[in-house]
Amino acid sequence: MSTLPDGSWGEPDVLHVDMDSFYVSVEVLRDPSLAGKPVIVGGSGDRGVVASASYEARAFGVRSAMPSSRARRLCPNAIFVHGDHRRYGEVSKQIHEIFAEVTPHIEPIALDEAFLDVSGARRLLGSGEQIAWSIRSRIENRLGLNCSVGVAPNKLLAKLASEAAKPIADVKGVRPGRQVVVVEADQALQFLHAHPIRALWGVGPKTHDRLSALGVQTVADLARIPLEPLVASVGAAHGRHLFDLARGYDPRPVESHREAKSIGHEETFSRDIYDRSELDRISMRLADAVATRLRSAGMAARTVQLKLRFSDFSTITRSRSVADEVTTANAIVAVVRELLDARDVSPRIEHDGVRLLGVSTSHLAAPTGVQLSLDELMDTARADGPPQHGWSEVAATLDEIRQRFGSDAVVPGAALADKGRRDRRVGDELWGPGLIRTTNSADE
DNA sequence: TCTGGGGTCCTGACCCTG
DNA sequence: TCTGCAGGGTCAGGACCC
Repeated sequence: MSTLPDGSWGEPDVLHVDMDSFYVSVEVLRDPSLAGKPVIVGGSGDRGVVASASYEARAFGVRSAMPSSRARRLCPNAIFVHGDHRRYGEVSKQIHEIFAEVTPHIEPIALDEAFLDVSGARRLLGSGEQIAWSIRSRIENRLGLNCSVGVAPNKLLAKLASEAAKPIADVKGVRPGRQVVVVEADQALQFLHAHPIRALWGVGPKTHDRLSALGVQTVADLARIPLEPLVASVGAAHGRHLFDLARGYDPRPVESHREAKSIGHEETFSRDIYDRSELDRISMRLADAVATRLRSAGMAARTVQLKLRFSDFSTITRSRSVADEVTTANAIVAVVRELLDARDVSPRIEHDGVRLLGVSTSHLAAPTGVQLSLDELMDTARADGPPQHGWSEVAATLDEIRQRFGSDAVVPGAALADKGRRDRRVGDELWGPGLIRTTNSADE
């Protein structure tokens, strides 16, 4: 890492590798007839969003996170493809294996991008730029995928550099990008200050509006603003952070090992739900998925959070920390039901209707001991009959069965009663409900 | 224009404790 | 016993990221 303690820059040895329209590119590998066409991976239903768009679709103005309905209006000929998150995960793993040939210092940001610290590899493999071209050609030759790479003295600049390396898609069509962009220390400020503030990590729509009110449009404008008005406008931590970024100061290291702080699932429904019992069944299915992930990560949680989005899109969260750590669906769903029963929540379900329900766990740590849920306490209290099994034990057995026969082999009884969703797995519809499946070989 | 899903981090309010 | 204060934990919500 080459941001020096005094804030100046050293060698460009931080790489930001960003795959070009990753999900779409993986789909094209699977079905080459999609090549060169406007392809959108994402939810095709009324409530879906775009996860990834080919550059041919982007030329029509389609962007990631855009509502699918709008994408379809902008690009009526677009081919919608139901994404396969598992497949993208497998390809991502192969990409990371290529990264690992170069450096052990890899910080994954998403399936399709990562930061690499190559400062230790320079003597063996050459300059940051040479390493960037080498990684790029390895990924292209072995996996048939393209990526853009930014090379700079720190993460902020490397991220902006990879963006500058991307292909360009606009009304004039699609043009190839520079593929690798290097930002040397002596050009860093000039490069940085030419960007709009929206390009900075941490400046979203709200912060943009607040900074605009201060007359700030570019990073150069931001660098002229003293710390105090910045803090007054966007808050202490955020203000300080932006103050530093505007000067190109980014001491964040490339972090190879980051522990998850929360694990959760949420689901948007194709129609609003007013029926509490239906929400109970969905909660059970989500809690089961969350608990399975918790256990496979070897974690237990101390806080359970419920998230509800109502038909008017207003969103509330309610959480509860519990004395005993939770690892099972039953323990999680017990807390979720308490939260759903709350006086300020329950009436809104029937009155407003629920568009989204989420179940999440946090305050994660390695399990400290055997967890006894209420059911288990009752089990152990039963004096007659054969010995009863606790839910922890049941959960462990479920995990084993699922590992051997697949995640659908066993589902909670409550989830089975979840009519219309029996064949639906948590995580299947990451980009919204009501997908139209296309003729995709892997989907058959 | 009508907004997914899985996350992280920050802030402010509130409560408890010393 | 009461009051003020500081610090920490919890909770809810907002903003942001990909």
